[in-house]
This record gives sequence, structure tokens and C-alpha cells, in this order.
Amino acid sequence: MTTFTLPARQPFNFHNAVRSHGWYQVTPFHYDEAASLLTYVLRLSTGKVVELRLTPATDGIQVETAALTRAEQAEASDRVDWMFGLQRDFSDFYAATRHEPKLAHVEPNAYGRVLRSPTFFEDVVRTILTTNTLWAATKRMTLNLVNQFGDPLPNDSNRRAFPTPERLAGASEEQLRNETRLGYRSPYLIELARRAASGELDLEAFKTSDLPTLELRKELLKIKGIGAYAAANLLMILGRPDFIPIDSWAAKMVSHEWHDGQPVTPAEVESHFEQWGQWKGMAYWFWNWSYQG
DNA sequence: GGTAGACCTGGACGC
DNA sequence: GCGTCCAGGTCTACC
Repeated sequence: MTTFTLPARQPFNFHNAVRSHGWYQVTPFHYDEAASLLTYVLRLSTGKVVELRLTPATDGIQVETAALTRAEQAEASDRVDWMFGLQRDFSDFYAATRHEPKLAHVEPNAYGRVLRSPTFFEDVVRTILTTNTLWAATKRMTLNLVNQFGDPLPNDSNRRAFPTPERLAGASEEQLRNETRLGYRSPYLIELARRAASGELDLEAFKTSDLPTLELRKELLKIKGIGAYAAANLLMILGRPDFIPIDSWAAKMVSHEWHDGQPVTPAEVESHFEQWGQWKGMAYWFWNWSYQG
């Protein structure tokens, strides 16, 4: 057993960071809210599969996992640091929200962080599985994918890590359609996995890219299955909240907030948050909506 | 650059 | 039981 603590830049709220995005509900994440325990099945670069048990600690996160070598612990630390964005600085965003009653709850609750997957490949796959479907179907498709292509925990074959690009690259389109039930998304995932596995597409480099956000968005839109919504969602994950992930939920919220429940266009959704500039996506994400339906 | 139509799936809904 | 609609959209063809 290995236990260590990772510090977070303050303010930090473990529960709000976990729930900032729906990923915590989707395997191989699992959140026990009563116990404030987030678990995640991680495949290390050596191929070793471990369960991470993450709980709030004083000023950060406590990580409990299987016995690890020094190098493995360093890798696990880096992964958790990225997943929570532990050192991210939101002071400029907080300063901007102090004049907006609809965002008054943001700073006191340390909102801003978005829970993300350890690899950007995983976040791209997850995002493709959120498009044009119900949230329940997103969870089911991801579960099928993990169960069929993920490496198991050594002592519990029912719990598996998220599949690697290499593993998915070896799957067939028919397999993903007929067994994983991904529908028309199947060829998108096969192409993505093959490009990532071959090195043609370096998805992990997106995390540290120096490209301006507009250019980075163009690169994301080149990926089959990634459109305006998905690109905005992935840019949020990358810490570039310049765009709003406009989906049917966003349209509904904006419609009731400012248009008396009437249908709104994506341009109208954007226009309400234009003043927030580089924080546009965050202002939308954490807005205190009047409509709760 | 803007827009209509097709696209997998499966749960909700009306009949 | 059965048909239709639609959801945390995107792609392609066409104008």
C-alpha cells in the first residue's frame, strides 16, 4: 500500500472539483459522495493497473493505492495533478466574477477546476461518446468500451482501466458497432485510436501546446466526430474556456434565462457571454441558472 | 459560410 | 406491444 498527499493551490474544494463535470459518474471513475471518495482505475505506462483512492486532505488530496515504485508513484502523482488541475490559478476569473451576482458563488466554493481524465486521448473519446445521445447511453457506451478493451485490476477483473489507443486501434469497426454498441461513432473512434497509436496524432501534446486557442480549436475540429460543441468541451478541459460547449442543455438554459422559453440559436447563446472574453466558457459553465428543469 | 438530411442507439411517451 | 420522438451533435452535400 502506498499513501501520499498532493497539495493544491488555494482555494480548493475536493467535492466541487469532482462534481464540476459529469466524468465522475462514468467508469473507470466512481464517486462515493458520502465518503468523499473518488476512485479511478489507472493503467500506468509500465502496463501495471492500479486503483487510485482519492480523498480530500488538508490543502489538497490524499492518494491511496497499491504498492508502487518511486517512478510509478511519480507517474501517479503527475496523473492526479493533471486530473484535478491542482496548481491552476483562477484569481483573474474570480476577480471578474465579483461584479456578477450570478457568479457570486464561484469564488467562495472554489469553482473553476474541471475534473479531467489522465490522458487527453481518454477525454477525446469520452467527449465523442457524449454527442447526439442521452447521458445514460454515454455511460453505457463507455462502460462497454472499458469492459471489452480495458486492462483489468490484478485482483478484480470486473474493474478495468480505460483502453489505450493501441488496444482500440486493434479493434474492428464491426466489433465497436455490434458489441460495444457505439453506432455511427465506431469509425470515428477507430480512426482516432489508429492515428494516436501510430504517432501521427500526438493528443497528449495538446495539454502543453503553445498554439493560440483559435488554432488549437482548428486542430481539434480536424478530428472526426469533434464538432463545435465537442471542441469547446475539450478546450474547457485544456484550460482554454474561450468557447461555450453549446448543446441542447445550454440552449434550454439560455432560452429560459433570457428568451422566455423560446428557441435560441447558438449565436444567441454566445452573445449573452461575449463580455466574459477568455472566461466565456467558465462563466457559462458555472452560471447560476434560474431554470432548474 | 450557411443549411437540410442522414446517422446508431435506446429510453420515454402516446396510443 | 408498437410507432415516434429525441438526446450533453457531426458529417456531407449542396447552394
